[in-house]
Amino acid sequence: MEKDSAKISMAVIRRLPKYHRYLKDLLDRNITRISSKELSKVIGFTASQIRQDLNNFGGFGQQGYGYNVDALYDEIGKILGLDKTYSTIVIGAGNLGQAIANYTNFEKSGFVPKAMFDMNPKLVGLKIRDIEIHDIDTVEKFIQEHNIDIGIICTPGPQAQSVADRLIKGRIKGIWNFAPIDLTVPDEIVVENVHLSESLFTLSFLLRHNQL
Amino acid sequence: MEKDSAKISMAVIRRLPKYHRYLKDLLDRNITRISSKELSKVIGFTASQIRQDLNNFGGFGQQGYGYNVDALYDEIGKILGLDKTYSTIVIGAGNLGQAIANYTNFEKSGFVPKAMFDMNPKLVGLKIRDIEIHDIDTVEKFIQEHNIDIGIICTPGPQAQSVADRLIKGRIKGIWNFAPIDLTVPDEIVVENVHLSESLFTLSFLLRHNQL
DNA sequence: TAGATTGTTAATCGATTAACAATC
DNA sequence: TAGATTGTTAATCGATTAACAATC
Repeated sequence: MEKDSAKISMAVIRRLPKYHRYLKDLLDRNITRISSKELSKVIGFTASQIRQDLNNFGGFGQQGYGYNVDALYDEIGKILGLDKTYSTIVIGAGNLGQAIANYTNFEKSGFVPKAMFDMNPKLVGLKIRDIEIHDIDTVEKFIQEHNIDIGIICTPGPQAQSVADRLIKGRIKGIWNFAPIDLTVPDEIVVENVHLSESLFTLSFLLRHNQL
Repeated sequence: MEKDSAKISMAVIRRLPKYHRYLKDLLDRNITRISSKELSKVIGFTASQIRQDLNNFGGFGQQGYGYNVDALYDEIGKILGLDKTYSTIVIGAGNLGQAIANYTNFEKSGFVPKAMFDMNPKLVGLKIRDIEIHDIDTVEKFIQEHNIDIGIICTPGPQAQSVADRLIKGRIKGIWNFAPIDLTVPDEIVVENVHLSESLFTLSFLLRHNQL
């Protein structure tokens, strides 16, 4: 069904979660079919772009009819890998790490936090929900023994690269990085950054250059 | 000095914080000058792109010499509006809201949290650091009386639009939105989204389509 | 069948990269 | 001055939009 995914551009990939979210909304409103033109109105992409995007992955529509919302939602979920579950760990048990570990919506989507890690001995042994905070020195072993897929780095910048190195030693598959640095990792490790200050500074730029 | 900012593309704008961050690193390493070619090596953009980007805002370099790191860092800081301070409020005093309010790095960059707001009466009156949690019903008044620039929405999705409406009534200038929806706002209001699940789903896609 | 709407090719637009004259 | 490197124009590349034949 799916064409060679190596050719899918990041621009397309980053739109997929938005399709997924809006299709869920439509489902919740009991809308069972939608044309690219109607979808364009709610999601804000052009109808042409919507058809182009979807056709990277297969012909999900039907001429004269449009798309079946339920089926398309499922397909995009599969494309995003949301039909699988992932084991995650959170490194850095400060405010942000705790917030992420507590955010049950991720778990509902299949991203299950198995443990947290911190270097602060005062935090080790504590639990956030059911999730225990372990000593950072045990992280490589934990990843291997529990087959962890994703490491979520919530440490300050200066620790982040050495944490990433440990995760990689433990054979992590992907890293969700909240630390304000660009990690150096081998090609086979996937990194997705959430650079909060870059986002805030962008807002600052737009405020300053908006009207005046 | 600055050319018409209306023409600056979002692609360029989103690279500016990264220049700012890397120039800070260089400064900290006591590097006083750098060519676009050297900067290209550390930051990962092409030298050509670096020169193009910077020349959107002015000729900061010098032929045969390169760029003065200190001066360029300052210039980009100004372009980003980081020479000013901003008053912020956080709406939604859950884990994420508290984490954001607690994150002192933003304050160091000039984004000063003045208050938090929540609809839960049990939270109203509590303090995070020095920041008091107020009743959400008082938010419009607070914005006007304290001249708040930025509202940071950390509520669940379903409340986010009505919170945004209140912020706009209070004459907020910009919104940093962590709720998983796309807000509807008037043209003059700047919105910057941090859609965490979109980021996580992107990571999921990349994991699934990586090797295999 | 006639109307609607897709899938897909072609045209356009915008962003990135290359090249080089200007100049420090 | 000679060498280095910018600022900027031109060329290329990629992404978006438009158009339309295919077809449900």
